[in-house]
Amino acid sequence: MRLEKSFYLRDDVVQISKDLLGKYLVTEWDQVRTAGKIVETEAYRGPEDKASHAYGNRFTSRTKVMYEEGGLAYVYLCYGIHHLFNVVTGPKGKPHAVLIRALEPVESLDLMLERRGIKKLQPRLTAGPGSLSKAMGIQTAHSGFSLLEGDSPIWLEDRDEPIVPEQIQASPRVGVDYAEECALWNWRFRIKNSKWTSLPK
DNA sequence: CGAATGATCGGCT
DNA sequence: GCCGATCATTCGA
Repeated sequence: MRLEKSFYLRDDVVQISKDLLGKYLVTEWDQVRTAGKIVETEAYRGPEDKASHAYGNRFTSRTKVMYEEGGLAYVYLCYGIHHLFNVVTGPKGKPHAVLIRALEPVESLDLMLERRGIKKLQPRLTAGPGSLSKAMGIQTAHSGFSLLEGDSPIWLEDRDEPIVPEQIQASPRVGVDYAEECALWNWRFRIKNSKWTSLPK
């Protein structure tokens, strides 16, 4: 079933980041559905997190969706090439978000392969935030889309596959060395032994 | 208005 | 392992 609003509205984005492991990300553009199981995430805790786009409550046209009530998509372009998909969480006014970093492909693998221009199934299909967005057909134009409304083409599902704490491996986040002391926080979470994530630092 | 900068990826060595 | 791609966004002048 689709994750409910109450899941996103909690204030603890680190907990939500862990809870998202084992959930499913689904997109359905023009009746064509692709889905993947979330196996790697990173938490970005708004104002106090130097690695966040919303550090110090920075408010711009790009980051404004992070300040909305949880349950929206935040998508932005990185290195001019990659579309990175985040889930906005927390109550309105708290710019918290979770970056989805890797998926285990589950539905319509052929379409994902085609979107990525890859012939053979391999982890590189959906490992890495830019790669999974491409495989799922997610672009910056989808930033601000609701994950909750019934007619939304993108959402998250709970398929009743709980992840126990022993399966979760925490490590420092990727690519945020500039964030000083925040770069040391173990806010990257992955499912242990999953073939569909890259190795932790 | 111009310049710098990435929450990265994939190809090549 | 390293390196170049490639452009929206941001900030300062």
